[in-house]
Amino acid sequence: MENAELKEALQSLKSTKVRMTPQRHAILEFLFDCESHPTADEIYKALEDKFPNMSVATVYNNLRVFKEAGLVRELTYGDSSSRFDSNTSHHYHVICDDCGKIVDFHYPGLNEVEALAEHVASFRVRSHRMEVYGTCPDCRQKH
Amino acid sequence: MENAELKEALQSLKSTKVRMTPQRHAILEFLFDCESHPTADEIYKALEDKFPNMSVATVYNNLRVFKEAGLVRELTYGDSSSRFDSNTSHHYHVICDDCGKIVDFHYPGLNEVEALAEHVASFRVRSHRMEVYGTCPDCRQKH
DNA sequence: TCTTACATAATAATGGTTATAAACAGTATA
DNA sequence: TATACTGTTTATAACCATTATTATGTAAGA
Repeated sequence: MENAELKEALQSLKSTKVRMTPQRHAILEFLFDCESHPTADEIYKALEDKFPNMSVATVYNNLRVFKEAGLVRELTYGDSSSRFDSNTSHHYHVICDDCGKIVDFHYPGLNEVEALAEHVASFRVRSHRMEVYGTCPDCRQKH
Repeated sequence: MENAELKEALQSLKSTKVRMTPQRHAILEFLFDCESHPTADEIYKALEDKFPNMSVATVYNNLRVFKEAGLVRELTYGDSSSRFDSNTSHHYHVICDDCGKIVDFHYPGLNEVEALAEHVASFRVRSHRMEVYGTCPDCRQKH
C-alpha cells in the first residue's frame, strides 16, 4: 500500500540538498507506516534484516536530518530514550500509565494556545504537543 | 526572605517517613527559590559551596524522593538532561527549539480536554501535559 | 546501648547519544 | 572520462546523564 504522506515527505526532501539513500528511505518509510512512536533503537532493530550493516549512528544522524527538515518530531516521555513520530498528522494521544497503550484522539482548536503562547512569551511558535495520561479500560479491570 | 510554599513542602514531608536532612533542606530551598527550571547538575553546582562533599547521587536520589512526594515535577524535553520544577500548580511551558529556554505560561480550561479524552477513549484520566515549541526572541535575532 | 531503618558519599557501571575518522558514493565541472 | 568536491555510511570510541553498588554514617525506638 502506498503512503501519500511518505511521498510528500520524499518530495519535500528533493528541494533540499539532502540526498536520498536506501537507508534514509527505509527509515522514513518505517516511520510513516508506523502506528506507534518508535525509539531509535527500535527503528534500528526493525531494519537490521534489510540493512545488516547499518550503523546506529546512521539512524540517529538521519533522524536529526529529518527533524531539521520538519518531517519528524522527537518526543521525550521521561523514560530513557527519545521517541520519534512522523510529524504530519495533527492528533493527540491518550496514554495508559500502566501498560503504555496509546490511543489516538482528535481535538480541534488548540491553535489559540499557540497564539496565546506566542503573545505572552514573544516566541515565534512552531508547534505544540499534548498528551493525556490515565488508565485504560483493560488495566482498570485488573485492579 | 521566607518562602511560604517551601514551608508548606517541609511540613508535608513531616507526615511521611522521609527524614529531613541538611542536604534535602538545601535542595528544596534552592528549588523553591529558583525562578528557572534547573537540572540536577545545576542544583549540585549551586550547592557545592555549602556542601563540598555532597554526592551527585544525593541530588538525584532526593529529587526522586520529592517527586514521589508530589513536591517537585520532572520535566523531560529534547535536551540531554531533565529539569526540575517546584511549581506543581498547573501551568504549561513554552520551549525554545534552539537554546532550550523554558518560559512559564498559564492557560486555563483544558479540563475539557481531559473530559473528552475520558469519553472517547474510555480511560480514567489522571493528568495531561502540554508544551508549545518555537523560537525565543534571543535566538530569533541571531538568525 | 543495641538494633533497625534510612541517608550519604564515593565510585563504578549502564546505556542512550554523539564525535571521529576512514572508506565510499553521488554530482558537478573541466 | 577524469578529477575534485561534497555528502553519507560504517565502525568505533568517547561522552555524559543517570543509576546501582557498597561501605560508612546517623537518627530514632525498644
